[in-house]
Amino acid sequence: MSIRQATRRKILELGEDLMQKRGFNAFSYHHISSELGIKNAAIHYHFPSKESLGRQIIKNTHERFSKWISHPEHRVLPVAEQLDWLIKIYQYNLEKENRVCLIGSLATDYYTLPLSMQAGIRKLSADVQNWLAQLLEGGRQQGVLSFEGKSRDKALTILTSLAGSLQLARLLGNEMFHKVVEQIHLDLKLTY
Amino acid sequence: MSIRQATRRKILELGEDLMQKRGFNAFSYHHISSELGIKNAAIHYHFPSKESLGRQIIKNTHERFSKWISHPEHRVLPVAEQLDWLIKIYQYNLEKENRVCLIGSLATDYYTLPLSMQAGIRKLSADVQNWLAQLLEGGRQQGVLSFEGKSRDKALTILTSLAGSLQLARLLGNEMFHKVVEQIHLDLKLTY
DNA sequence: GATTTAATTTACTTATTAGTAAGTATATTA
DNA sequence: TAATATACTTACTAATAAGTAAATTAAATC
Repeated sequence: MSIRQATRRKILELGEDLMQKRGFNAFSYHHISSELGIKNAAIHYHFPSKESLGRQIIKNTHERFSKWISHPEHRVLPVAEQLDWLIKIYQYNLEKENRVCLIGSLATDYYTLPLSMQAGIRKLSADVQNWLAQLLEGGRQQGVLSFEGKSRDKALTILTSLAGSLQLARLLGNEMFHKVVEQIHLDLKLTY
Repeated sequence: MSIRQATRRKILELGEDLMQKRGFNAFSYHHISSELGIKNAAIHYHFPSKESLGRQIIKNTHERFSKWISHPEHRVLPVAEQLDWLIKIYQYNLEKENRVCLIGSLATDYYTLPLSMQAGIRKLSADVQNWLAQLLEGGRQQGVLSFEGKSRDKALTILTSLAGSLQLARLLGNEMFHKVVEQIHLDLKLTY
């Protein structure tokens, strides 16, 4: 693989960061090129259109998620630890200079996005939702957590809360994220 | 008042709508002027800068909220109905072609916003948070609802969930909003 | 070492953006 | 009805955006 594609990887990393910090419409190729010390046209070589860059960023995030949840080591972890893993992703974004999650960022931009990006982010959010619903259902059956209602609805409530708290943390301070996480735990009566 | 300021009001209405549908960076004066059948410069007459327009939209939303929560008729309503009123605001946005809430929209745009708008949206979100925390605390003391933990943390969990669900509803369908609302009610063990 | 492929720069284009200055029409008021 | 604000339009500017074509450099392969 050598040095080739190194710029491509840097573009993707920075693009992801910019999307989660500023949103898809509020970053330009110039943000990336100036940071990396290259020219705009170099980015167009790797990603002919901004849409293609956005698509790939969504794809990468989706693949990271899919690989992880299907990983043998991960699947045997206790429910509480799998939930913690999900929360750690959000916490990682919080600590990376208050990124919001990719889904939340693209959801507010949604109607301004190219159709291929809309489809990509829809698929990702559906997968996350399904995974968490299954995890909660399993946990309830095992008796390590408890909640009222359908596991799918509870999953949605938690996911929206996590996404929303990354956003509100920008306005109200980062401590509130941890309080929301604590509250989610309380609401689940989680036992470790 | 006559016909004067009618255009100004229409600009503010449309601006608010665009901010909640597309975000602050993804709408231009052209979106407004073409829709209203006027010229861009007419908007600049009423709002010299986009920042001044954005500021006023936040201010209006804040004033609507403040007026309502301090209204004598509203303050004597049962806790459950006051909570319903809050949820109805979100539902109204959902039904208005999937607007997201102003706070959520501006939170994802936050680092790209003029400082005056950042300050405005911070104040608004703090006020909403404080109001809901007090409402929940009162409700718990009255025994019409119950939850674990601090009322402030529970308020944050609910607010983030509502904001997040307007966003996720764009990706996963509007039914999920109602499910999240149902789940919030279940989690509060609310009695009417 | 020559050739081919990959990666990048230079130099553009076209479109859109917020914003301005000067002039014109429409009300309102003295 | 003349004077005066108010509410615009016309006609710009300057900046920034994404994207392209052609030339150039760097790297890998034959």
